[in-house]
Amino acid sequence: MDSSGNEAPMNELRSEPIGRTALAVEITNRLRQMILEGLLQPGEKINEKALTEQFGVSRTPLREALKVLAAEGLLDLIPHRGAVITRQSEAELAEVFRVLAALEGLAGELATENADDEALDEIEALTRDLRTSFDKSDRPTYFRINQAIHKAILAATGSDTLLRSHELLAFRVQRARYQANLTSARWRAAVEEHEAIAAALRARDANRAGSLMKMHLLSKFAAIRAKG
Amino acid sequence: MDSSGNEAPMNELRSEPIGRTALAVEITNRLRQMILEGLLQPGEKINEKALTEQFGVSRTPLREALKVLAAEGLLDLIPHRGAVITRQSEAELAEVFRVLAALEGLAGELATENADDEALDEIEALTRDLRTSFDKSDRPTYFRINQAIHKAILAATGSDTLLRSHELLAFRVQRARYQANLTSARWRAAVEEHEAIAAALRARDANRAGSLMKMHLLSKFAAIRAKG
DNA sequence: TGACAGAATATTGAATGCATAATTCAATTC
DNA sequence: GAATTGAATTATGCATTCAATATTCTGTCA
Repeated sequence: MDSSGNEAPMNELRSEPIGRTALAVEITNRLRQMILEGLLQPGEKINEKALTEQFGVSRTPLREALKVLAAEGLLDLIPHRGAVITRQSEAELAEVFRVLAALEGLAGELATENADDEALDEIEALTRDLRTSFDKSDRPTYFRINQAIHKAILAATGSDTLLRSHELLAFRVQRARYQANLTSARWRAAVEEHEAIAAALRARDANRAGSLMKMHLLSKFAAIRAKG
Repeated sequence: MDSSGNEAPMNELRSEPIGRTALAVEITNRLRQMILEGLLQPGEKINEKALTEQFGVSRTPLREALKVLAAEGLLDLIPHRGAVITRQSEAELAEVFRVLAALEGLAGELATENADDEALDEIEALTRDLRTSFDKSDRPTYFRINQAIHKAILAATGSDTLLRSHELLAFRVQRARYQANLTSARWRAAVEEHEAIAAALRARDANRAGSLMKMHLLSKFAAIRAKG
């Protein structure tokens, strides 16, 4: 600790040690989770007082959290009226998916450029797990692994900017995705698409990886839409 | 509740009538503008007290504004240390441009699908104005029209989601773009690219419009990078 | 002189209080 | 009985206050 008299490296963005994250941040995360899980329904009005009592905090950090979530597009802040969980029309959902597809396409390209071999190994391993969960018809596990793969590919791009942009939109469709149950045919297709993506990444074929990922997402949307 | 008596149309997201925008929103906009214009330099620490005095408001709405700008990625909030204008490395700038290019590509595609003829008329008119400002070497006007064209194309896509995602990233590169002065050669090329884009839109050639827009942005970045 | 410890100061985080706008609801009128 | 008005209630916007953490300053000691 004492050697080397130079200025200590001083990580500038350290997250707080333990259990001492700012209240506003904590509230933001919990509220976001509640929205994503559907505990707070679209169109529902948020009562500040009720939430402060539920969380055991004052209105100040809660209101800061609301501002953040509004910036993320998860709720609307109406002057002197309060916060309302954004409701998404079919058309808006289509918009989000279209943009998301473009971002996933880019993710495919960037991942082929920037992923190191270990990252590809992990993606392939996850893809195999995905196949296994499909074979077992284990939907919850499939869902979890599916998310993990997408996350791994995003991470493999090395682009924090892309990760963040993607995340913001992914939040908004996650609610819709929760309720959508795949048909068996679509499910099988999805697994095969994932395997093709993993292969394209391994082959470092940027165009192919990109277009496969883009199409994968659009197919996903088509499947959801079919359910109405 | 729903179909009975004539439920009044009730615009739900009307912007406030006159001069009654929330303080926090006002502050958010002014701060964002200050950051974009370089009045607040990257790496600079924000002193809450100083700003409250400058704006003549209390810390509460200011802090709410900071939360929003942090969510937008324009500044970092460090626990117990305050807000710092994000500084962008060359690498991060490259990341943003890459994502932005993908979004502009999508914008080109969607605009060919969704733009009505009047929108195309306006884009063409702006493109002619752009040429004029180039002929006159009127950089400020060129800049303004350039922005207007991009905005018009984004608007023509009809996708609010795309507009917003684009805007968020555009904010972040705007600072860098401010200082970059085009070379004459690059300037001429940019005008020609714009004319090609307008033509592709008119021809309703989605692929062409998309790839032209994507490449236009990447060229722009290459030009900025060349300046280093 | 330089490094360290501890006090003094400044700054941020969160809670409370106050003013104003919105909503509710009962009384009044047609 | 329905619609309307206005008082009472509630909720939101903002300022202020209190508490906790970080930074600066100062004096001491090696």
